[in-house]
Amino acid sequence: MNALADLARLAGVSKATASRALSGRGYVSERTRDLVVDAAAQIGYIVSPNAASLVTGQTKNVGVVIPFLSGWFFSEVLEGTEAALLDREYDMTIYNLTTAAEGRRRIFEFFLARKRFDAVMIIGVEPSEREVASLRRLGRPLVCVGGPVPGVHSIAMDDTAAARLATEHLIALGHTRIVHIGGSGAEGHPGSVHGKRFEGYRQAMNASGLPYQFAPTRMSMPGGFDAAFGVISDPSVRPSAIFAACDEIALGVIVAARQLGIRVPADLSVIGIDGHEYAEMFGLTTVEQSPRDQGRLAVELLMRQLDAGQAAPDVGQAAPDSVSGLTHHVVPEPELTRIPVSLVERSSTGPSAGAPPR
Amino acid sequence: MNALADLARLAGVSKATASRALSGRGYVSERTRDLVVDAAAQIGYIVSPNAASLVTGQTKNVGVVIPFLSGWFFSEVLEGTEAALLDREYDMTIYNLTTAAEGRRRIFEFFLARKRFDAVMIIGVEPSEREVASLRRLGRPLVCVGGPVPGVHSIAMDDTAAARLATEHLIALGHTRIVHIGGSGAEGHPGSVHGKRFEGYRQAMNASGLPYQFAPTRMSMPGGFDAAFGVISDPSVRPSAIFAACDEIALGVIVAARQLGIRVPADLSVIGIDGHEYAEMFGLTTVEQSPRDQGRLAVELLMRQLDAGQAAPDVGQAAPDSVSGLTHHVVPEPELTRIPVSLVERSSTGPSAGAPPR
DNA sequence: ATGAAAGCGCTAACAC
DNA sequence: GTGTTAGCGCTTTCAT
Repeated sequence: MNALADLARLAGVSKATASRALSGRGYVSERTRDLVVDAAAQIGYIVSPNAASLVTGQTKNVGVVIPFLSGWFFSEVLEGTEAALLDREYDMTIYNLTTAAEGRRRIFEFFLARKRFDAVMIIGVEPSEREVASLRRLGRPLVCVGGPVPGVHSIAMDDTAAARLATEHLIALGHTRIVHIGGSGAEGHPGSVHGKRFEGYRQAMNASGLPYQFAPTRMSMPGGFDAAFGVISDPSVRPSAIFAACDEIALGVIVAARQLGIRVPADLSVIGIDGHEYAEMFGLTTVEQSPRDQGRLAVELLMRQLDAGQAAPDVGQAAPDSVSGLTHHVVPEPELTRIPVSLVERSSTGPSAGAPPR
Repeated sequence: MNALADLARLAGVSKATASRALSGRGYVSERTRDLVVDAAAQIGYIVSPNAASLVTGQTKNVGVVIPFLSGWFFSEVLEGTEAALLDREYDMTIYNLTTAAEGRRRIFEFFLARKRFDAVMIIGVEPSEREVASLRRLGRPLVCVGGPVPGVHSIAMDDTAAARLATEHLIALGHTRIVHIGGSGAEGHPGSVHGKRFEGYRQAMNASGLPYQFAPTRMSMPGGFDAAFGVISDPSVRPSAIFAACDEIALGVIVAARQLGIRVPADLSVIGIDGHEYAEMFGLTTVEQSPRDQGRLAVELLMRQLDAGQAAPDVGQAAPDSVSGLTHHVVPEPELTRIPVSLVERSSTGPSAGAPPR
């Protein structure tokens, strides 16, 4: 009747044995397994993931919630995630949060609620409390990249520290007029990535007794480009350095500067954050975090939770650290994994390094 | 026992009725439906997509095969696709082709073979014949964006024509020394996107009796940046115009030019292809195609095939055009939908338009 | 080490 | 219009 039955008949065994031979769980003699595997190859048998999921409850799929599909940071995290997932034979299904509140609600309350995955990863999402609750209610391992999100196992760089690092670097270089070009609303939104980067900048400026100045824009190349004109076109008030909230903004600023005949870094120092591969190629000084590795690491953490048979950590039920794997339902305290950051200084002139191709 | 049974009991109906009330198929009195829907809301019932898929054979999911997650064109197509899919309550699972041949094979022969989707979309993929065959064997509707791929329903711009259009524009402007910076291997790879763009350039140059010159690089901003130095740094042999194979290359070229003190477009005209939103913001002249709309359109076509209960068109079995929907297994000839292109000329100086923010 | 049988949670005939 | 029944294609006790 069904494919497995055909396969079993061809191999001369029962469906149960055929299933065991292919899935690898349960005892099957080596000889029998070979028989089944050969037969499967012969007729091109492939298990129905649906039927298998129905009985095992495992989907071999992870859901990824992300606010943008474009954007350097996001696409690199996604690439790292996808590669790591494929290595483990997992599918990746993407839920792209729209800016529309209604669409966003639908993702959390309809799409995610269907639970077509064994685990969930949220990237660069700032979920509301209600959203965190609904994520938790899924009862699936959950990891957040680009957080931290309270109560959720997160992996992220310390945005404030990174911004401080970048700003201090410029100060150490002797700059005193340093403007920050960052994400709109950074001042009033201390929990967001751009809010924290603004805060780190402010802290460093304050610590040195320097006045700070913020220019808001979109977190993108054109954003940096547009904003730069307002900041650097007037020579009489031009800063000597700019701290951009991300590499994309930084590059936009550099393009604008060059267009205005301002030499970088001779007349204007620019520093970004993210460590995107493009930053390296354009000789942009930046604070590095590796998006691709963060995706890989996130998958690693998800898989660990999956292997341990754990669901998402449930606040208030956390077990003491000392408890090993033997207790029932040992749920780890939501952990925060910090991505190490390092400042990478580059010449910011000429192509990457050495002679350009051809 | 199972959730549906609980729901049915609570609503005081049978499982079958509850199922009908929620899925909308089959007759249910209005009153009963309300009863069931209320009960469902009360206990937070959500159907198990797995169980439903097992019996209906529908997954409400489409698989997307794509070579890059980064890249302007790709992420925009993906965004359009995802949005259109969500509108229809479909999930989107991504299969990111790696450059490694082994990984690529695994996608086609393992991941896709699992058929965890109702339809497949390939974006910017140049499948081998073997791969096309395996896609077809899936027996699912199939659409290709960025083709055309022989025998597959494709939607794409005419790359050769677009390149000709761009080149002719430069020629009409009076340029005679026009260099093409495009994807490596374009000369020997006439079927690929960059191969066709090179070809269109060559045709236009030939038609005007102008010599053509090609500089290969990566299809990315840093690619354009690096290659530009080899092409424009020597003033004695500098071309007066550059036709870049994509907007990303074009922007890289512009950055390099500005760094070398070459004014764009005064000293050097640059034109790209793709019509990315960034191109507009940077004032880049380009040949427009709308990646986001292509994603949306592709979903539209997939859904049409799904609604018609058709599988992927099977070459050699195509039915005559005149046959309406009544015959068995009417399979349409693989069709090619051409995306209209239009050249958008921009000043290429200053920010987008008007004053920059703040 | 293998087979028989009982479901996983739902939908689709079919009878009423 | 609604309930009953029979599976969808697998995995997994439980015997053997």
